[in-house]
Amino acid sequence: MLQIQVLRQNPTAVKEKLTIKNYTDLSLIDTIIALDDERKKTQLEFDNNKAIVNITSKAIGGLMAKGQKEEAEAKKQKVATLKATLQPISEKLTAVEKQLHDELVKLPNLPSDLVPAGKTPEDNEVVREGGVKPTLPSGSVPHWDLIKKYDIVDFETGAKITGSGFALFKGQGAKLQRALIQYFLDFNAAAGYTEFHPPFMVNEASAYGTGQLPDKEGQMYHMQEDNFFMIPTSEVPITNIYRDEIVKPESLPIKMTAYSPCFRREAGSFGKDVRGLNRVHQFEKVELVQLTHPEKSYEALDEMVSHVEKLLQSLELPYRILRLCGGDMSFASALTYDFEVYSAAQEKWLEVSSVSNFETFQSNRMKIRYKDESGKSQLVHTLNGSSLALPRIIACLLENNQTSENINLPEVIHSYFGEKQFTKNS
RNA sequence: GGAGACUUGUCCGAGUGGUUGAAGGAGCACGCCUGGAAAGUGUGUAUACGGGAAACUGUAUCAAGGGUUCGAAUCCCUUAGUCUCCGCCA
Repeated sequence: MLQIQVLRQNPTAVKEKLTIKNYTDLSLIDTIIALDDERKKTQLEFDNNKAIVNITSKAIGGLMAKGQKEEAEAKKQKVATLKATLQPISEKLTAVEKQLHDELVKLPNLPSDLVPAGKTPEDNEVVREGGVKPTLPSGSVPHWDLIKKYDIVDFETGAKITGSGFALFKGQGAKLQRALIQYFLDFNAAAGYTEFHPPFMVNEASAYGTGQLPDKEGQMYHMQEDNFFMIPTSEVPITNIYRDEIVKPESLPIKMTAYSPCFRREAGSFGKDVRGLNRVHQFEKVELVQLTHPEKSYEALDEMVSHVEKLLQSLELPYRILRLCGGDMSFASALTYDFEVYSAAQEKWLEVSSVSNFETFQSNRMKIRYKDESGKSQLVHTLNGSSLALPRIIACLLENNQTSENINLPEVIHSYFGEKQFTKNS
């Protein structure tokens, strides 16, 4: 949620920035400022009236103590009258505050100056590419054929157990996934991220805090009985650890990592893009989250990008880093870098990580603050990124490393997996 | 799931209707004291939103929400959480 002060200070700049993000309902800015004016006016009216009520009530207390009953009764009458006039003002204040809040949460975050204009994924900027695209031997096939050949992921049985889009990992497939998770977590811990294992369901306040509600309600699985949401990413529980907290400035940056399954309804997805492991309703992911001092957040973003890049390099996968254009960025983000790995058999790029700076958009909702030098509380900046999403990494590892006899695995994973390659019938 | 106890500021803890935003202590900050430190001592030490050039000041907040009352941290209701006992259980 944007801070109302930002809108008030420079509405024109806010409108310009929102335009970069392809947000068109610019008149909402004026509406919000008008609502805030109304709020201030109403609050002043309410406060002034309430002050008189409070003073009078205290006076009654004094009169009662002295036994001046009649005077007290007279004042009681006066307060009753005042309260009658206060009632509609109070109701109006509540209504205006709610309306103001409801409108304010509709606004997406402002893009940083680095964000390129653009509407579609084609407008994203390629920052750099790395790794080498492999030349596959003839007879190479996409991962959805490889998983059958090596009997490591079973979608039919997953569909039987739960539904379409739920993968059942098996044997070497299950073990590879576990090995990768372990490796990713160790890699992150070595870079100073504290490991967490969070709850996989969250309450409404947490889902609201990171911006999933009210914007992306349909994306999450909802447990009606308890009003819990299955997490779409561990960013949600992890960032919410610090909801409503004032942290010590010297504790910043706070660096956290967590593995979790991620649950996404992906309503409306279909076709070739969702084949095999490309898009599933439950996938495993290791996440990074940072809370930083506002002046250090872009430094932290660069550090996270470089961290994820090193991780991909260690897996020997061809990758590229994109700076997302305004139109392709998420609602809450100020600047996002996407990482894609090249799937050699599908001959396409697959997104495996998204690293974003949210600035104060999330911390304003969650009220995560620190005290600055003058003792004033300030909002921290929040950032997060995947390191990494498992299914597509596995898809690429399988496809890019296939030979006619087996599938070779990158060296870093050998000790975690216990073998150097996938073999048939083992 | 059943029964009971509880939830106060950074922390501990007082407070059962009337100047209580909240005693007292600890912690922390600054000062005094000291050769330096400890001890001692003085002062200060919540958040949000308003008004004001500022000094300062108004309102709200004692888990959350609602109610009773002229007045609620204190009484009532609902919800959440913590603890104890029972039940169930990996």
